[in-house]
Amino acid sequence: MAEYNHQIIESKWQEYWQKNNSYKVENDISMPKYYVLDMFPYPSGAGLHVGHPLGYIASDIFSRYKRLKGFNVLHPMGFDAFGLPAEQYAIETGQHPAITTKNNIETFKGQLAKIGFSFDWSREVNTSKPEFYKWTQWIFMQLFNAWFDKNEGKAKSILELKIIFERSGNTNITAACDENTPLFSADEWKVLSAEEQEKVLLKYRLTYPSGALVNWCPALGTVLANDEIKDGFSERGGYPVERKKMKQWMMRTTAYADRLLENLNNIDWSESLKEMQRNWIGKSFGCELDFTVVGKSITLTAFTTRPDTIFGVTYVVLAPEHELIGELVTPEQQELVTAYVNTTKNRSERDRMSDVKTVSGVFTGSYVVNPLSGEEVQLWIADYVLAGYGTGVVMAVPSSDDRDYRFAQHFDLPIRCIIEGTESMENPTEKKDGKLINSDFLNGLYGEKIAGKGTGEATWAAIKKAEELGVGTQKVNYKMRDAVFSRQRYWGEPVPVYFKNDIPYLLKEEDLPHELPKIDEYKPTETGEPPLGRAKDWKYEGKYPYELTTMPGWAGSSWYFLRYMDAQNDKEFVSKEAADYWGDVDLYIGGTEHAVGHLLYSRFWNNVLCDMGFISHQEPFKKLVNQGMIQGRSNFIYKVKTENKFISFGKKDDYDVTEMHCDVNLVHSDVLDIESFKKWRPEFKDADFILEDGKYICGSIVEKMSKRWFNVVNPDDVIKKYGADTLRMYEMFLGPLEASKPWNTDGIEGVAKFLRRTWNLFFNNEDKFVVSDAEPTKEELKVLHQTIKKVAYDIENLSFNTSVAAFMVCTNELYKLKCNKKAILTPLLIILSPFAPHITEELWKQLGHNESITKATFPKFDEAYLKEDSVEYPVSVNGKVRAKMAFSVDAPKEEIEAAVLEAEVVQKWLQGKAPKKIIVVPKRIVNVVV
RNA sequence: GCCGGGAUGGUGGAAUUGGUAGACACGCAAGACUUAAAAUCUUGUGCCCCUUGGGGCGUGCGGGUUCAAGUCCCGCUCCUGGUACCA
Repeated sequence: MAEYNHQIIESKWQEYWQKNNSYKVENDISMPKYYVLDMFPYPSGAGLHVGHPLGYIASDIFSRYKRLKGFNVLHPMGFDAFGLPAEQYAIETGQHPAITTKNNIETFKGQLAKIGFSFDWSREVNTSKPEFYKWTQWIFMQLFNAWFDKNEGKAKSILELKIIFERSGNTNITAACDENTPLFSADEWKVLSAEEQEKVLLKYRLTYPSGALVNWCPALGTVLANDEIKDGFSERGGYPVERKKMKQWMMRTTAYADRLLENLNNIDWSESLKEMQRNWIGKSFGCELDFTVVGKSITLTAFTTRPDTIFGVTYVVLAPEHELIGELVTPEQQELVTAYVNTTKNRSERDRMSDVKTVSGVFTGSYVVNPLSGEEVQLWIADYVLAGYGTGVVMAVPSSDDRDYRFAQHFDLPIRCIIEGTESMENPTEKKDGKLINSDFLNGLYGEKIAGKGTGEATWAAIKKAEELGVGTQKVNYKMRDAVFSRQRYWGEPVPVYFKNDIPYLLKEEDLPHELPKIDEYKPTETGEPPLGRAKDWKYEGKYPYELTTMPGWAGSSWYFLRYMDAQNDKEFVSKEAADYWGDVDLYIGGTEHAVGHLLYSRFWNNVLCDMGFISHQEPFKKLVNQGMIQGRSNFIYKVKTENKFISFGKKDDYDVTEMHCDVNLVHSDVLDIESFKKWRPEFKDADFILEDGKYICGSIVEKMSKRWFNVVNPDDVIKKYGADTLRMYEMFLGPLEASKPWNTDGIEGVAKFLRRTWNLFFNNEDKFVVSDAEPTKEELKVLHQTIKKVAYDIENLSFNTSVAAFMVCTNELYKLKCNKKAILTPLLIILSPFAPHITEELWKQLGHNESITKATFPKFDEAYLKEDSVEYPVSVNGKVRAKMAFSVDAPKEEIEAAVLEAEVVQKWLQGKAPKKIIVVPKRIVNVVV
């Protein structure tokens, strides 16, 4: 019997595709390009579960569709292979992470192959291979050799900067650089020694070493970026993180803050994702104001977004970490302050965060002068002021800021209302904008945040005055900090740098790749150096020490998408021609977990590489779609506490039971397969069951897919039972790509049935492959063209669930019409092939085609077939449909109106009266208004 | 707290952007085939009233605009994602 046997078909075509390199892509500039990219996976030991391929299936369908539409489609896959799990495993077992990684990649590739993806494996990348990380190191060198010219808003070569320094010092440039860079003239520059010059240049380079405060995770033995920390714990592993001052490589991401923000307006990403990046960059406009300390020659500069509220300032607050605290505390307050600062220091990041409602602080004993009013106010220390944002000094306006208000109330500090109408209010901070009062020269002006909808007239007036008096300057502030680029780990790209007299120098380009040395153990050294400190005979020219940290996980992933364009090139990271041809990624599909990390850093690198002329697009990802998470659906069984007896869901309340997770693979539609269950664990072999309606019903819950909850579904099992084509279509049919949904196989039979029907369209009752050469009827052509139209429209809009539905309608129609005509089935197979490549390839072959269906052309849709002779109009009276009447397609409006008025049903509702209005809408509706 | 996204049958979800709500699928029910079951096929399936013909009500809740509202406007409720002493 010629039954649809997915196992035979799928292995046959997978082999064929591999043998014939069916999906190899050339950089063929004569063809229009289309670049479809998936976020490449970290090859974990656990392999794929059904959630992983969701985005890959979508991108694969889209790629196959674009190919049929005549595009040269780049659709590559690779592995983000540096990472913690392989290293942790190495620490425990001594096995080199490269081996673990290689094995895991094998598993992944095997699983991916079974789903029938059209990846061009000849372009595979692996970030942990020297051939790849050679170029990651090379890009690091370009960053080291670049500085950012703020005037022109772009990165330039450091050689150019040297020439400028020699000619005119640094007084005429505006560059992104270390805040404490002093001004110098050309003469002053020239007298500096080469080493001193190097030190100055480090303040300008786009990557530089710094002794900044970092997030140190003792358990992992490494530093972490802000986005690798959640609530004071490491994202991986959940270990506590503390602040520590360490020498680190940094990326001068802040130089690009404005560009990264601005460019968001030009790319097609979801609003929520752009918003996350905007918040992360956190641009705010305001000014810095100088508060001089009474009796001391110290000036404290505070950043504020509301300089218009300056006359409401009743005290000033310092962060507990502020450097000048020592000089600012009066002797009588010393003890209290020391105690307070120590308590804050000992509080973990997490405590400080979970405890935002508690007000704490201490008076320094000093007073500062309000620069615009001349008033003397108290200077306090409080941990609600963060050292890392702004200047670490806040001018407190308790009448219009909630935290300042709480603080002032708690410590009984004065509160002065400066917004009209707030004097009589219980809590003046409830009205933050309005006409200013008690504010000297600002009285009567409208006070508001300048980023708001108004003009910010009061803000501008206050800034102007402060600038005139020389006590303040307009200032833009960012939340975003420069990114920490060092990790004290082994399994990452070595930084291609050596040190001479503590000054970093790049290795020579020809020494790349700067390979990871062999080491005996993957742990830090006894002296606390990173694992690379264990490497023997690893010194630059036998003299100078190498940098011992490695690059973070996001280094390789910040540019891998460029490597795919020219993956085999051993002369360049990507040739200019390949980069120009493939340009940017047209469609990028991946999870939302990389919203700020990977997606921000890759934008940064890409922008820099563009400025330096290596590539031609500032932004790497034109359109980005976040696929939803596939959650697990766990099942529960209910065991009687004292017996080996299980109670069905509906009866469990009558017994004293314990809820237990049960392997979802033993449950179908919440009904437990008791025989399989007994075999699951030896202790259940003789268990008793209390059933309902003869079945054991399980409870269920939606939660993360995890081995722990026995709710992991392996795609291999689904493929074995139903086939890859069914899995592909079912994952798409489950719902919109962007929605999160629980995995649930309840509906998979429907999709499987659909593919069997498709198969059966080509086989007659005797199971013989039969297609007819007869001319298709009008009706059949209509079904076909409806499907072409709908499916093409839906794929373009990434609405895969509705396109699957369109196929089902089509197949059902053709089935009813008993249509086996070649003229209909041939185009149908082509439009179906992106979804179900194996079965369509097989049937295509049966139809007698020599070339693979992937080389076919997507059929053209012809509106003419959809035109109808007559149109059925619903006729409604006062909005309610009362009748349906058919008219010829080109019937004039008047004719329709007249016929409707004569119709009995309508007359009944009109009761002889004339209608007020008749509306005939071309979209097929007639509404009579009484 | 702030910023996104959302709420439609027993279930997952459609609705060409203001034009016959519930496509498609699951589930359920009835029937055909079968000794029986599975598979397959056919039919029905938003809720309520009615013997039928038919009628009424329906897209989280309350208002509004419109000949016409799931869709637009105003005011709530609940869910979900992100984010947070950011001055």
